[in-house]
Amino acid sequence: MARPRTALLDLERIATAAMDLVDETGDFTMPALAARLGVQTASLYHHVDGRSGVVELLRTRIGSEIVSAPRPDQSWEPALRSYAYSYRAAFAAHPHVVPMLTTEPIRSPEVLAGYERVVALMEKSGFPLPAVMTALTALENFVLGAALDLAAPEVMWAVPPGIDADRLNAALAAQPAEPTRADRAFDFGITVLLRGCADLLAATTAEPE
Amino acid sequence: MARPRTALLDLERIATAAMDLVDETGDFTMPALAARLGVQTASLYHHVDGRSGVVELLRTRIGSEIVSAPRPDQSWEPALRSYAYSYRAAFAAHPHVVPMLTTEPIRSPEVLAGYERVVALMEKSGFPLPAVMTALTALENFVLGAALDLAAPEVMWAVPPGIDADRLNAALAAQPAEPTRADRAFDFGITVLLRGCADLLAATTAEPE
DNA sequence: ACCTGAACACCGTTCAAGT
DNA sequence: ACCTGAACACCGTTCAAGT
Repeated sequence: MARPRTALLDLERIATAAMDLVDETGDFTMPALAARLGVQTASLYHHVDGRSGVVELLRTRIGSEIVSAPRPDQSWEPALRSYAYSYRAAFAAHPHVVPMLTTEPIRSPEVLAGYERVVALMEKSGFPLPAVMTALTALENFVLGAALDLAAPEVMWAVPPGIDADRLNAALAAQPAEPTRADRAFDFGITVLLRGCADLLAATTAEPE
Repeated sequence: MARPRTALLDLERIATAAMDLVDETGDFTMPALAARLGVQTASLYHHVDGRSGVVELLRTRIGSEIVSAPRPDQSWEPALRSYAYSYRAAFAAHPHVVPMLTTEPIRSPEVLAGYERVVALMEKSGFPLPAVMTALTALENFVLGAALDLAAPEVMWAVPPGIDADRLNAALAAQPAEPTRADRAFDFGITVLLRGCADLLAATTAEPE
């Protein structure tokens, strides 16, 4: 049963199984992943560089689900906005993966291509080049932080008993059920950050003329 | 040598050792933590609820380093701003701890007290109560995302060779060395988010009158 | 090249034994 | 109550053996 004619494993299948496992159980181990693929644990090491290699597969898999594709005729604002929303949607579909991806950014070809187009759009619109990375980084940081909020249970925002937090409790109680606190915060943050970018653009195009 | 008259361990010492270990090596294991404290691994379990208990110690330790203390005479804006900056400063001092704290928010008494005062200030200034949590959540998400950016090496933002990302590379090259990309993004994000809060306040106070 | 079975180091956790 | 030593289950990784 060693070395079948057609390989039992490939990166595609490993990535899918790992993603399913994390979605279902919140984490993965190499043995559990192998079991799900009907294979010995050691077999995984013929395809992937250990556990971190599997995490890397998850990273690129999530990256490939970020479908932004800003058309070149689009203006920077809706392009950036839809990019941020699709970014978060990809994370939202797999909340438990997000904490595994926080140490390194997603730098798959698709994501980089998306950035490339966004940068080109911003540049063409008149954004000063040194400011572009500042704005993009702020956006990316916010999206990541907001995505992490999705994984946290809502109950976590409850004030533990015995602590005197009168006004905080009132603010918590005043929240509407729909849309979610996380969703409202995301909408607010994106809107405000994009407005900040627009202000920055307006300030620079007004100055030199 | 079992059960010395004065206890060898206490939560304070465990927390400090764990923090030092993470700061130096980027992670911690129960055996390594015990070794640093000159104690058997099993001894830790008399004080702390396993590994996750140690993480909890790190969480509250970081929380206690968030010195915001907005004075009641302060207005909401500088209060929120200094809160966000001290939040990030606490994270920045221990970059490797941040990824361990992403699954649950910091809810230590000091942090909650800080939130309580901030909420009270915002309420007094006229913020609609249902909007308070939205704004605070957006701020918190951004701060967390920005803190994670501190742990990532700067090189990570380099475009891998073989990928055609002309404009992105130009934007990367156009960045000033100082202040850091992470620092600039944080300043930009906080400024813009606070301005968003101010706009929100202005809109609501203008409406009903 | 790809899968298996066995092996190893290491980690988190438990628990009886000691004071 | 608090520390030790020993033990256990489990995980990540390696490697020779097989096709």
